[in-house]
Amino acid sequence: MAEKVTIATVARHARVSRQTVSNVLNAPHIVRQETRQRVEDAIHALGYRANQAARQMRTGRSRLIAARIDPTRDGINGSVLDRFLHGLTETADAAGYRVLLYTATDDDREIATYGDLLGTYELDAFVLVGTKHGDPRTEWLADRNVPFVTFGRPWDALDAHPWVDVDGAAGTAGATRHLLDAGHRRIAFIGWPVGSGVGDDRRSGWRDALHAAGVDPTGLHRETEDGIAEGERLMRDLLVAATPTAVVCASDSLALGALQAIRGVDPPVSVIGFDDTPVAAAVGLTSVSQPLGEAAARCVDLLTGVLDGDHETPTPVLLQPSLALRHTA
Amino acid sequence: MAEKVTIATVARHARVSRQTVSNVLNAPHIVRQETRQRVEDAIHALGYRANQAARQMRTGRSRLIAARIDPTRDGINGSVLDRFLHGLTETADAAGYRVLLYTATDDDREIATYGDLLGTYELDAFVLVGTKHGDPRTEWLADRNVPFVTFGRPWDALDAHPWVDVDGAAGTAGATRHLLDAGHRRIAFIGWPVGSGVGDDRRSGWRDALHAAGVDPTGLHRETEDGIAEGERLMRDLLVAATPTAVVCASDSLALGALQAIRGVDPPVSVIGFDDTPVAAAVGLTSVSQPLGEAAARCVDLLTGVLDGDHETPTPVLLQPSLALRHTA
DNA sequence: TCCAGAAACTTGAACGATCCAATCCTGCCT
DNA sequence: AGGCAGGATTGGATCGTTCAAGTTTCTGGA
Repeated sequence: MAEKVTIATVARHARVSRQTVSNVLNAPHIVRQETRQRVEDAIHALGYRANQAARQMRTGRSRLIAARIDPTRDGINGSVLDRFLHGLTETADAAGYRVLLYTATDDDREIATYGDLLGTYELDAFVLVGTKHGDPRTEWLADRNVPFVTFGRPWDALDAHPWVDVDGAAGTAGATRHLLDAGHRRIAFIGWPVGSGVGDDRRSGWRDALHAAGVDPTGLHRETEDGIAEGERLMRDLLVAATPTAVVCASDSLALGALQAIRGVDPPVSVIGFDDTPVAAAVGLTSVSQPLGEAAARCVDLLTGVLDGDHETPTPVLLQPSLALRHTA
Repeated sequence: MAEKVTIATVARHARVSRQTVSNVLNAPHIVRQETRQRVEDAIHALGYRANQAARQMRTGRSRLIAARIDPTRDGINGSVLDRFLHGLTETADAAGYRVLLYTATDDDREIATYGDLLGTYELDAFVLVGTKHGDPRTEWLADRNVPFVTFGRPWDALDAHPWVDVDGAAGTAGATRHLLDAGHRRIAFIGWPVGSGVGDDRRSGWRDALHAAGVDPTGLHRETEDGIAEGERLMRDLLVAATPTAVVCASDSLALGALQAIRGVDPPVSVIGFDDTPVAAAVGLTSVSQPLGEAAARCVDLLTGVLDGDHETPTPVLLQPSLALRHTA
């Protein structure tokens, strides 16, 4: 078993004091070039790595970021989180942070977990995926001055915390324009019940795009909980009640249901989903694609900004989605 | 800003020494009942939480487990990892451990990351998902006596490390028997190239089930890299060359391709996939389902066994998959 | 009543880093 | 040569916990 390499070992090896080694690591500019080189050589030769626990004890910073991993809900949109987490881990790593996972079944438990993570692990920050109206979690964190970013804008606009989001309205608007350009006029929308921030946002893009083109959207939209079966049901309803020639959906799940409903219908009805999930790619569904890797990267940017003592409130980031064209539209 | 609550605060409050508080936390049985109660009350009243960094410094244990999060490869099988990670986080949490994520693009970098994580964060253990013949990662970890578990058995059988796996052969055998029971005799198999442990395992289940039923599998199998397009290509080939009435696939990706190849074929060809991914559920594909939550739980069990000083090599765990019946078979 | 031995509890040291304040150089000016 | 400013370097204290080695209190048997 090799001797443990500490900052003192490096100091002895480089014939300097512990503090100088520490300075080389944390404030290289105040160390003379020659000394710095000698210390860096020693660090390299000995394979020294700063012990995070000891550092944390002095500084109170853990260089750890927490993110929640959900049970895959409907199984389709789960992969969005998957891709986001991957991007988060990668970017955080590059910035010198690590990602810690946690789970929670409801808001109360999640908040209890915050307390635990902050108390025992001294987490530096949280990344929350998804926010809702009157989210108690953001309030709790903000009250305690815990740094955090949300992937998903704050729908209440009460408190301004750093956030990154993808412009859902722009996504559905783009999808709708794509259909308009293809000559469609009766373009329907299947979305989520009014009151969900994300759902309302996505619906507004569709509506605005139609208005801008001088098309009346009346009677062409339906709302429901997310799910394949629901998508199928509402699409069947739309087919008889409104005879659309195309439909934009708030999720790939709904779009997949719609696809099943239009099987065999002639002329074929165009379908566009949202999220560009693996399922969409698999079945050839055109879908609005979110730049998840970039979203994760911007989350880390915002956090490091806050953590590294940037006192001004960082500017929120709104990213533009793109349309992944496949054969359903 | 409230005063920081340390073990000393609790000690003062309960009129005992620091060490006694520590004992209540780590070795309750050596503290008198009455004293213990007093300390526990103080802990509760003050909202004390043990500082992990300080504890780690003394004990060298971080109560952190590392798991790798991959970029979603083909986009379909990614959700397997997703579900596994969720289970891992949940079970680890219950056992008092937290899950730390890392990424790596190749084996060398991954091993470098091990060094980094061990050196700076003093990780307690690693969970590796997927193993291959001559895996350099398991060798590296084993050489350094780093505790780890693999989800996926060691295919070389050289070194015995703790592992959890799902019996792939049993899965494909079950799928094959299901088809045999339905009256099929010409049951094909589309799998991965010979040499991949997982692929060979899954193929053997199909072959053995056919043999057991007295059916000759000659000419009924094909091998390729994973992917929807490949599945479709090989299925077309099988249709003309071997006229199967059913096919078992090594993955949902391949099965999805096969589904596309048989569209319109009459009488319909039955298809069974592997992994029970969201895509399978979405398109109604019958698929072999792995108990991922349980697999994750058993991984944690094995690890805590090793970490909590259980010196005997733990018994590997082989879990049985089930068949998620849908309308393709 | 006394004492040995066990049980319960306490004190000082240590883990490995950073912070703080003091000291040592070094070059420059007089 | 001496003084001085300023940067470079150093030693001691400290973070919150557990370990090791005491010290006190309790228990029961002679």
